[in-house]
Amino acid sequence: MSDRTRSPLSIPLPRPRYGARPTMKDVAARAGVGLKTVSRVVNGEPGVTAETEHRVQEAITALGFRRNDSARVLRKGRTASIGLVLEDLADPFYAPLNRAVEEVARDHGALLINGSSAEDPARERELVLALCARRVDGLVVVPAGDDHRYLEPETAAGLATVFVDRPGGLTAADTVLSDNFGGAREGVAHLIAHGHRRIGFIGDQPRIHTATERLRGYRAAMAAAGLPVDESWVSLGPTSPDRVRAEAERMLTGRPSPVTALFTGNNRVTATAVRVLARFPRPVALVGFDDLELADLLTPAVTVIAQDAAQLGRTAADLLFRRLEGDDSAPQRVELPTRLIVRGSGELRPAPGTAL
Amino acid sequence: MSDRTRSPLSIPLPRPRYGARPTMKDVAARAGVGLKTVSRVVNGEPGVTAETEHRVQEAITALGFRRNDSARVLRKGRTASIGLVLEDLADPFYAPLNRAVEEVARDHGALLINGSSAEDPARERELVLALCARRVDGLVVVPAGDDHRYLEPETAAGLATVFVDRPGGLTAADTVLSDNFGGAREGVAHLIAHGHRRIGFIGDQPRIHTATERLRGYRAAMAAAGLPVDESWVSLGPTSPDRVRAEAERMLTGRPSPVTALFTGNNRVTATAVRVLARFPRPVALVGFDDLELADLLTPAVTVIAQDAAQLGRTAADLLFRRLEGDDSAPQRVELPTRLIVRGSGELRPAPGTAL
DNA sequence: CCCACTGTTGACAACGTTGTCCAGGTTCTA
DNA sequence: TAGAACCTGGACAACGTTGTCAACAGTGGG
Repeated sequence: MSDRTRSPLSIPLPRPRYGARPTMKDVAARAGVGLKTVSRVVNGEPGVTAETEHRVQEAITALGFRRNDSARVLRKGRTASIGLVLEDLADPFYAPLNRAVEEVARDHGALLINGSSAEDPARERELVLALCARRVDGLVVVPAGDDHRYLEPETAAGLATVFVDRPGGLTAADTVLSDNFGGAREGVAHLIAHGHRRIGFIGDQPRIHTATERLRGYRAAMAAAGLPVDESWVSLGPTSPDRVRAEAERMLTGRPSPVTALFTGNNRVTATAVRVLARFPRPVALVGFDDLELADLLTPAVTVIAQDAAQLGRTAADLLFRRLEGDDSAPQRVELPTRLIVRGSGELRPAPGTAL
Repeated sequence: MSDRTRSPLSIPLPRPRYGARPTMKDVAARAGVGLKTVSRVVNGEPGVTAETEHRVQEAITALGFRRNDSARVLRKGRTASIGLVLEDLADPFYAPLNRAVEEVARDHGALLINGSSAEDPARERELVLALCARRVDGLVVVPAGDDHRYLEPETAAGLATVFVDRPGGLTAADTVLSDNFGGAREGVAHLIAHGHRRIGFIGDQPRIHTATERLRGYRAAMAAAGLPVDESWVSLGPTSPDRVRAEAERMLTGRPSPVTALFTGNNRVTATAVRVLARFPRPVALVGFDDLELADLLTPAVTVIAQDAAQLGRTAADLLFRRLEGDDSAPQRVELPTRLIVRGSGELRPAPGTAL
């Protein structure tokens, strides 16, 4: 039939109504006032005498009434909730981003609905559309795909969208990125400055914008130093430990020109590379994109290009709420700087023979 | 022009209605059919001819219609969303739990709304009640406080609640815990088996259930070995690096009986302790509760009592959905086993003088 | 030809809330 | 004392969807 996305509510569930919830009508009846008066009390609107308010409050607590925000949302048109779609909630890089967005949402009295796309564009789409159906006021998205035309009806209807970490496929949306190109270039330049000439690059899949940007930074740094790049030193692909391990070992043992240093394209790759290097007979310098917890305590300590994931999230969410508050200036593209954190790897244990 | 702005939900926000969203009514008008027919098509209900369905589908895509789930929720009484409240979304221990709950929710066609309580009972309550107002179908809570009577009206109305990681203050709710007592006892026993007699315990604040359970495990292991516990070896309190550092240093240098080993009560404490020990002149054994990423690569590698955070989340969410599907058996209390992961610390570098 | 039946379709009420508007009553002003 | 201005409170109609039920056309049997 059609490619109708699976609708959450279409899952058949029994509806055990232990007891119907009290509504404003019930409260009104018990307090002996009109419906609207209850509404006024609940919302702290003026125009209710202290005595009436007291009666209503009493009825509310007696009945255990709690306003039904679904009805409220329907009536008001705003949900006071925003959506966040990212790759993996559990990834140490995205978790702080998630938290930062939540914090900003909280400051604005909004709730956060979120989900993981698992780097699958179809799943991203499904999630985003589910959020749209819930009529979230705004959306922060770490895009998995690059075609977001399906969002156009939504944005036309007033949905605010901010892409973060990677650009999305909607020119009309704000975007918050790290300086992936510059960061990678700086990291590779750091290795070059310490005498390395043959440097391997292991990154994420080429369809991911950050992966290609970082690779671009790697090439720029090499070119700036006048160093040739053997294509066997470059590998983009899935970040599964198996692949990364294989690629790292291949580059480290490659004939005729094994690399003396590695630049790793994100936190997962770096973690695997550290494991490989820990058992490797020859010292190899390593600089990684993304900081790791306890990276300072590893042997050797890992030099990294750190992104501020929380700041990415905060900036994106701030931007989103500014839009929700009415800012309709041209879409922005914010680029946050990265920071080189030198921790010894690269200079404490540089490859002994710096030649070639 | 007059209806350009509308009032907000909780905070005053202008409401720029770029264009009103099309509703089923609009779709029906365009397709030249009745409202209910559109509803049928949208929900895949039977009883619509292929020809009519086609006309409706066409109108839907032409108008960019998307069903408003708020209205649907109001009508149906179920939101197909669940809430998750935990301490900190960004904590490496809770992030996988979050992800696991999301995954289960997704399998059940539900969305996940979540928030961090920041270990503040008032904030937890605020969050939980906001979720109740949204009429989430169920709630997974890592309790910050121990009084959850405020939830009683909700559970009476059919809200399913599962506490995870720590027991909550509602006897009627399911609870999923790790074997904190047994895990800590095993970890401390491991240290004792390697000759340690003076072992320090640094844990989280005493009002947190897991902290006291783990301390109980520590005492049990010491008692089982017939070892006395000097109260200067025990410290419960905030897990801020400053405090942990100070306590660790105090125990390590204490007169007349410095500890030769430390048992740390959770991942944050362990991380700080590792930093302290890395600079400490004397080798000190360390076993920590909770695994750390890259813990195997630290020097010395850290032996841990690992909890499966994802499994905690999965179990809790499974339990929740079983309740939502009608299971009304007696509340369960599930206790998941922990796993001792021996990584060298404790035996590779035992305190040299094992005496006293 | 009528009747019962099936299959398709739409009119209408409800879900629980808030915005609009108007009815009373009270107090202040002229 | 009339009139205006204000305060309090309630009736009612939306918001967009789905459940109920009835209308209607077409079909086959008697």
